[in-house]
Amino acid sequence: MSTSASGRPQRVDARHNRGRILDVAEEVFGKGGRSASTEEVARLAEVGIATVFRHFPTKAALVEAVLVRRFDRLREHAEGLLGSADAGAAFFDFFSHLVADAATKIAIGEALHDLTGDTDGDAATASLGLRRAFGALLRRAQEAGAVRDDAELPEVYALLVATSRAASQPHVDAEVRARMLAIVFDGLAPR
Amino acid sequence: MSTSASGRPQRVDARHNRGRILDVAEEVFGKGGRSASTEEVARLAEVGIATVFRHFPTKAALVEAVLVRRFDRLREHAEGLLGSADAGAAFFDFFSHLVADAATKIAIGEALHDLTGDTDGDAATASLGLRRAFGALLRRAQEAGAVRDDAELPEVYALLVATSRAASQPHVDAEVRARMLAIVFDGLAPR
DNA sequence: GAATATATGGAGTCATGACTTCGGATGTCA
DNA sequence: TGACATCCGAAGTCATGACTCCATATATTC
Repeated sequence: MSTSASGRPQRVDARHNRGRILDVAEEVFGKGGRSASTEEVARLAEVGIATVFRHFPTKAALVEAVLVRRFDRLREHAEGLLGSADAGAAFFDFFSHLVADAATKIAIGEALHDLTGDTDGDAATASLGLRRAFGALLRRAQEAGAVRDDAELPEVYALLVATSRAASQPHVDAEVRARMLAIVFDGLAPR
Repeated sequence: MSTSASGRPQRVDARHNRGRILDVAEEVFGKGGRSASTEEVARLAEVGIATVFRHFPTKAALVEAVLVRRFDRLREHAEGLLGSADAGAAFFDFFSHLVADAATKIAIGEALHDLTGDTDGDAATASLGLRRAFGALLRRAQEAGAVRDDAELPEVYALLVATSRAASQPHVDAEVRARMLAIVFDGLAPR
């Protein structure tokens, strides 16, 4: 990724621009969803449109790169929590964190929604990795008696995706989001 | 609506086409979301594209007409349940019904998401009417002791929208949906 | 600091989809 | 059944946004 196909190292300005484009794209797609235009990304990154397409051959590839980075970070976060002492808190904290995160990242919610079940592409792979890590958190919380035993990953993950998307509704503020999560968490408590 | 602006009654072929276009549009936008093309609506309705635009001046107007009709039906359904004896069952049945309904109507879920909070436009008005009727169902269920008292409409409605959208995920089948709802409903039960 | 491969940006092209125009068809009413 | 307003579909126009070309600029190497 840091060297061109010919084996020679990428020029520093090129590497710098690539990172900048990724950062801006995360911001732009986070705010406007996938339908935000590539031109806006270029404008805010202060590069020409051609530069964007040189680094990412298609818009889909750019979106995918953004999602992979974000999913990987979330997965790392989840995996980090696997070592924590309180398995219940780890599970619920991560759930809350992801929902709050998605609240400002429309594209993430969209992608979680659309990609779940897909198997092709790097973003789908990263999404699956996140789902697996979340599944491990869930299992540990269940073994610790913090989450009901009869809840299985598909429905819990569906709830995670659902509440994430709901959180990006314009008028769902932090308070409503917290109360919504409180209801879901009560539903996940052991019977 | 059944007469033209000049006061003369609409020709029967025109009225017939209008209804047919609405039906097909509900199907097409339900399946593909708002981004489905007007041309496909025309093709499946077996009319020319111009006919669609004659009846609905813009694509947005067509989508709005579809949504108004659907929201109104849902609201009527909710209002009908206000008379039922079991207030708890009425609330949960309507919740389940709307989620199952949205599972096959992507545009409905999108609209519920986007319109909530809006105040302009007929679809927003219809959406608000649905929300009000749902609020009445909720209050009655709370008074009957079937739903926890501290749950307020904003978060419960957000949950309704959230689970509706989740239900339209490709791999969320009826079983997963039912288990997801079971968790939410347990969370809504009195403490 | 000169040579050269690499990177850049702005002006294109092209496809898509919303919307319009207009000659012809059809329901309606006397 | 004839006159006519209304309605129709096919072939347009136009704007948007993804993607490309090429002359210029800059990093890197010796």
